[in-house]
Parts: sequence; C-alpha cells; structure tokens
Amino acid sequence: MKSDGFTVGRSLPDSLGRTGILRTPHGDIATPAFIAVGTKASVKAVLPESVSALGGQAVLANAYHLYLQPGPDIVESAGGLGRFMNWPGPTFTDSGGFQVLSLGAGFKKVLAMNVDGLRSDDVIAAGKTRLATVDEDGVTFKSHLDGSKHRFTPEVSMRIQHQLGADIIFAFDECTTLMNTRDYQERSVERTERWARRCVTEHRRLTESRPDKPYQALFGVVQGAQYEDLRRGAVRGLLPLGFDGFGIGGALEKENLGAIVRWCCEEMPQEMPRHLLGIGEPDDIFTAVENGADTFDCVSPSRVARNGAIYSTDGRYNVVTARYRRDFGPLAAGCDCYTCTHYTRAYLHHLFKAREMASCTLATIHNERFIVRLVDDIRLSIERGDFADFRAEFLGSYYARG
RNA sequence: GGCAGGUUGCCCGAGUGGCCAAAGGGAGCUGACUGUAAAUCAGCCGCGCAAGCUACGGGAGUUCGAAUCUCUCACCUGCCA
Repeated sequence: MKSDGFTVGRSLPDSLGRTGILRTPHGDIATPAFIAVGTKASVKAVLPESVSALGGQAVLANAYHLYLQPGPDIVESAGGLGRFMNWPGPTFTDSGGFQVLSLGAGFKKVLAMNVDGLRSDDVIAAGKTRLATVDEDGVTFKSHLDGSKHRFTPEVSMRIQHQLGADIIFAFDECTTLMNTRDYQERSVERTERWARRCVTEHRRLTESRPDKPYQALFGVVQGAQYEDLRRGAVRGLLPLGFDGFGIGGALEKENLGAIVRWCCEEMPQEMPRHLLGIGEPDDIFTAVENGADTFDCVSPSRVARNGAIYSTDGRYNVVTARYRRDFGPLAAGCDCYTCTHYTRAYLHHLFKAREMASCTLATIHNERFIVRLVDDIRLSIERGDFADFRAEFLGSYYARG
C-alpha cells in the first residue's frame, strides 16, 4: 500500500526502540507518541483544543461505540470523524475487536505481576453479563445501551471504519482473555488471521470504490497472548497481507509486556509502524518503546483522572484524599500543564468533593499532558542518546514510594 | 388553654419486647482503574488490640430481657381556641 507512511529516525543501540515520523492525511505524528483515546468521538471531559494545547498529536475513537451511537452514517455525513468532533489532526479508529473481550468475557485486560494460578475473583468483573459471542464468521453483540442485537464481521467493521473515515484503522480481531486455554489462543490467532485477510479484501474494495477520499491506512492486529510462537507466527501470517502497519493487542500479564512486544517487533520490517493497543502506564511505556512500539493509546490517564487519581513524577496519587484539602501547590511539581499553572491541589480536591464537572476537565488535562510529555521526553531521549539514563531517572522517582 | 403526633448514631431515616451496635441513604475515610458498558466500582464507617464499654431526648419503672411497654420531665410539630 503506502510505503512512505512511516520513516524511522534514530534507533536505540541494543534494542528495537526508535523514533520516527508517521504520516497521515491530517498531519505527521512524531513517534514514539501517545494517542489520546476519544472512544465516542470525544476525549472525555476535554475539548479538542485542549488536546492540542497539551500536545496530543492524534485521537483514537472506537468503531463499535460510534456504530451504536450516533451511527456511522451520521459521522460520514458530518465529513468524517475529525470534522464531526472538530479535531483537525490525525485520527485512529479501533475496529471493535476489543469489545469482543470487554463485552464478551468481562475480564481485566492486564493482570498484575506474579499471578500464580489466575484467581477468578480477581479477574472476572463481577456482575457483568456476557454481551458478545464469537463464531468463525464474526461476533454477535448485544448493545450495552439498549440490549439490541448486532453483528460485526470483518467486512462490517471495515465498512463502519471507512464511513468514520479515520486516517488509521484497525483490522477486526478477536481479543482473547488470559483465561483461555493455549489451544483456544492458537485457534483464535488463526481466526484473527482469516479475519485479517477478509479485512484487507474489503478495505481494498472500499478504497477503490472511493478514490476521491483521503487514504486510510489499515493496521493488522497481532494476537497470540503470552506465547512466543503464537505471537511470532501471528506476525508472519499477517505480513504477506499487505498491511500499512501493525497493532499489537491482547490481554497480557504486565511482566510479559516487554517480551511480547519484542517478539512481535522482531518479526516486523523496520519501516512498518507499530501501535501498541491500550497500554499507557509509565513503566509499560518505557518497556514498550524499548521493545519497538511506536505509538500507544490508553484510557488510563483520562479514566483515572475522572476518579481523582493524578500522575506526578513521584507516582500516582489520589487528590481526593483528605491530606490535600489544604495543599496549595500544583498537582505535580514542575508540571507545565494548564491545570498546574493555574490551579492548586486544594482546589482540585474541592472540585472533586463538590462533584463539580471542572474536576474531570482539569484532572484530565493534567494526566493527558503528563503522559504525552513523558512519551515526548522518551522520544527526545532517544534522539539525544540517553534513553536508559532518562528511564532510570524517571522510574526511580516514579516508583520510589515502593 | 384543649386534642393529636413526634424526639434513633455527623445528617436524613427504618425499626414498635430478644435474631439491634441498630436497615437504607447521605456525608466522611481508604483503595482500585491499561485498544472506556467507568464523572465508575469496591471496602471501611460508635469507642477499644481485646475481654468488653457506651448508645436510640433526660430521669424513674415493668420484664429473664427495652430503641421498642408504663410513669414523669424537657423540647418540637400539627389541628382546635
């Protein structure tokens, strides 16, 4: 497809990490980059101009959510996702594959380290009814909004994502859980590959039918859980299909993140962009970058912000806690974000206590800025050649509290 | 002045002889959150490490046993004058 969509910049000497430029019809993305999540065509609690102001380079929305509400035809009529939500920059859409997991099994995506024999009470989100079931041809969903029945196939996902019109779209994949057997993971990877093939075919058909529209890059999604042979095999299976880049997906154990990303990226050509789906805690970002990931998206900064959890160089803390009632310092020392340069912890504490909507807005601006800046700083450290030092310094402070 | 009703833990409010340290909210406190079913969810919430102690307006009773029954005092609220 488009061979000039990604250019590698500087690489880390003894690992797969690198900087780069990812080109889209709506602008370039300097990588590594953190992509803000705007599932329903909105980064929750903040306006697009705030996302720009805090340095966000792109936004990722979700095909399943926008299909249910307001419907892809409306987004298309509005002129596409970016126009609809007034975000001028690059856009991504996820295929709905993740909802196979989140609506299907309701499992946590990432397990904490040192899980010896998965404890089901830890993993199963209590009280959630299964809303999605998978078969060879696709997935049948029950809408979480009204219970109505819907069906996604690779072709349906492609059509929706073409209507939404994001610059980078993802193949429809089956996202498995850590509870599935090795045998199931194996069959699932094979199915995701068959689905990928169908996605490429449909994507080509749709692209050729509308030559006037800006080119949408299609990324294949690599599954395979924690198994090296499955991950490597998955990439090898997807490579000949002609994707523009890859997404690395799946539920995983935190401690395996680096190895999983490395297995995948080692199998990929240098010039192909790699997006790690849904990962965004600081230590995970360092791990992922070092092992070859270029872009990330994660709900964590914004979701956590709405619940009062604040990122700082000394780790994450909860500003709603009583100790911040009279703390008139910024959310994080030295932070350059709008919130930290204008407001105090005591004020944010009060806004959360009083349930004022601005609490979500101000906390989200800070957290998104924190992670965006972290990834920017990682990029700069690679360019300077002191990635390892920067990581040691940052993580030493971030996890100092133990 | 007469009649009726009421007073429960920080607040609101259930409970009308034992299963009541007392339902349920709220407030308060703490924790979780990784391709968003999330401005959500979970735990704690009289004192004490514990044995136990103190509690349902105050006091006095009845009873094996009272927040719940009786008497009395205080205060509050309706309706009648």
